[in-house]
Amino acid sequence: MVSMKDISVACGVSVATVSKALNDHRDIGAKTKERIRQTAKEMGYFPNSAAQALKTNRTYNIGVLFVDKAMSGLTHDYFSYVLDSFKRTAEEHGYDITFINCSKNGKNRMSYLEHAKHRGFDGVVIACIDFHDPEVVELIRSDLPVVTIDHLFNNRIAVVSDNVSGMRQLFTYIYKMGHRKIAYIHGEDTAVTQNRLSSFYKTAKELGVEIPDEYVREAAYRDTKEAYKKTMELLDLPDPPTCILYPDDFASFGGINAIQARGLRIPEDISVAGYDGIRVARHIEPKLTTLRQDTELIGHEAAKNLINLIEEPKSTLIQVITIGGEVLEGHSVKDLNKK
Amino acid sequence: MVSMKDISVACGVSVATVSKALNDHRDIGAKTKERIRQTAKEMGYFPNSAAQALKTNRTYNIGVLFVDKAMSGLTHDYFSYVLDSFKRTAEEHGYDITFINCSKNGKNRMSYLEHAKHRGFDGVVIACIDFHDPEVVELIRSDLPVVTIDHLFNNRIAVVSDNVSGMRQLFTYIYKMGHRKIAYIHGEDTAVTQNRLSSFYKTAKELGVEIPDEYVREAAYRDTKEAYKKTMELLDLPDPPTCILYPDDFASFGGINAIQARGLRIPEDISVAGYDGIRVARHIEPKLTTLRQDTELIGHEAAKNLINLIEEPKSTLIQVITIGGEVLEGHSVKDLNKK
DNA sequence: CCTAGTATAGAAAACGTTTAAGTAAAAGTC
DNA sequence: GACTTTTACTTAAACGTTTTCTATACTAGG
Repeated sequence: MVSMKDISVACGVSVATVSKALNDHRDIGAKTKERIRQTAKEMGYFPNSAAQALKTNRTYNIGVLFVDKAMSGLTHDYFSYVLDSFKRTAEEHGYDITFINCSKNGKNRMSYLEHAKHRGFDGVVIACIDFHDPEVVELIRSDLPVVTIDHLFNNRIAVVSDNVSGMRQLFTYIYKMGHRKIAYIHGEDTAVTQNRLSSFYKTAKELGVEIPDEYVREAAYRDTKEAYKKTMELLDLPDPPTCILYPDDFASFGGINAIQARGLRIPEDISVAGYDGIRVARHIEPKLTTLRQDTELIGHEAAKNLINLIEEPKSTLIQVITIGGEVLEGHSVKDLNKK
Repeated sequence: MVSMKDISVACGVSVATVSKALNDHRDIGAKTKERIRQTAKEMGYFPNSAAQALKTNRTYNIGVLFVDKAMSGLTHDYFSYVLDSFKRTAEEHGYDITFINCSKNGKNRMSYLEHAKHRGFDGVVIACIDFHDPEVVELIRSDLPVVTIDHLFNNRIAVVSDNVSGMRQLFTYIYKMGHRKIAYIHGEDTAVTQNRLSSFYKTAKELGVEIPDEYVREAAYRDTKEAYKKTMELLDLPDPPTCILYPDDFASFGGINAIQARGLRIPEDISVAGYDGIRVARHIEPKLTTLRQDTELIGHEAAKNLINLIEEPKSTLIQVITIGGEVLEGHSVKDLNKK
């Protein structure tokens, strides 16, 4: 690796001058500056980020903590899209992305926070995680710039998908399609679920739709087996629903299978709706009607706000940024108005 | 951040002693060592990775270059699983994962190699990419430890999914199910495609199956629209195939839609097979018969070999590691033997 | 022509580690 | 007891930057 030393020798100046020239300080003459820059380019110079980090305490590196229950979160459709968008925005601003090591074994295991300090991340983004994990709490409570995704925390910037309005939009759409017997298989008890669930009930009430208790059941997110089972239970009811909502698109596939296994057709005999708007849902039949979450915007806003917080800690608003979604109309919800 | 300096003061020893104690050098007394370690722990010490990197030229950080044509590769089902596995293995060995910035704009844009040198990655893994991109070639040709995934390069370690045997297995399975009129919609011209295609023809010949030219068509990977179109063309042939192979599972959804749009049933009227074995293919009906690539093993082997190459450059074999897959039997290929 | 001001560059310290070389005391050898 | 060896620790330099302070030369004002 060619260093500033090499350039300074080549140009017959001191390393300080080289540093200042490359960083465009104004106490270096225009011609020297140009000469140094030219030779730097010719010699293929690039700054050593470790040295820079050591000296300046800035790494231009952002730590990412994306943990799914099962895996690292990378294989999670929704979050991988959010992360992808986050990454693009961060990179455009000159930041790199490093995963916070979440392997729970290995010698010298560090906590998330320790790891973040060790690497000197300028900031951290957290998503898709058990927010009750003490290590996560420690990280969020730390003095590092933090942005959380889809979870609120005291005094931290959060970017959240608007589950309340999302559910309202979806419910209203289904209502407008003429459905009155609407069931909801919701995910396990998390903030996201609670928001959707309360919005589900609220919207139902507003629209004058009655929801029998047996229409509301719990199943894990992204679990087709459970969704299958709960769907069967719903179909077995004396008065089954005309439309079933699922925790997410992926889970809805389980429901669809259950329905088809019963010999029922979608949407002719029963309607279904997902949540998320993952890519594959648009490419299989029946094309799923679902609430598309704006992963692009969520990732972008998270990155933008985190970088802001890093670079302008004083003037950055600590806020909750709510990102709306939209109903993605597919072919899985029957319009009961037209006969 | 508490530094070695702080510990040295607290313990009344020199920083050198602290460093050696923590790194378990044997010229430090047992009791001092223990005392230093104890206070280090109490004070919440963690080494500054930038300083370590600067001094040792080792970052314990691996650069990842995963680029899909459209996005960053994160949203690519197959590669996100590979990456996830890679990450887990790397983390278990104490390495972190950082993306090589692939934003093509932004000021001070560095090439992939420049970026890798700048960050001081100990090694680099490359996948899912246009291997003709000059920047990629530059990176692969560099003196950095490199492992490529699904692409061969002179004198570099490569982990490749065995497309030749994979296609043979899949073809043979379909043959055994009694099919003789087998069509193949293959992906665009890449090494992967070439391997599969030649294996397709070779196996056909071995088994005495004749493949008319019009049974073989090209469509982009992961493109349901194109797959839809090509499938329609195949269905329109005077003598249509009884089974269609697709470039990948995702593309096969397009084919399935086309077939169902024609009012044909899968597998009763026509059979289809995918390639990859992505998760969702197991969760929708018709459950796809496909060749499952062992993403877990691919990622694991890539990480293992890269780390080996980093840590034991002399004794590491430069080799091509071929990972076999397996036919994942679904319900999309009809058994023509039983009537 | 003297002084003050300005423009340009250099010297040196510092960031937090690691490590080669050095030193002093204790222990072993005959 | 004089020697070497071993043990335990320290000194100091180094990694590649950034930055403060200092120095020199030139310009301008009077």
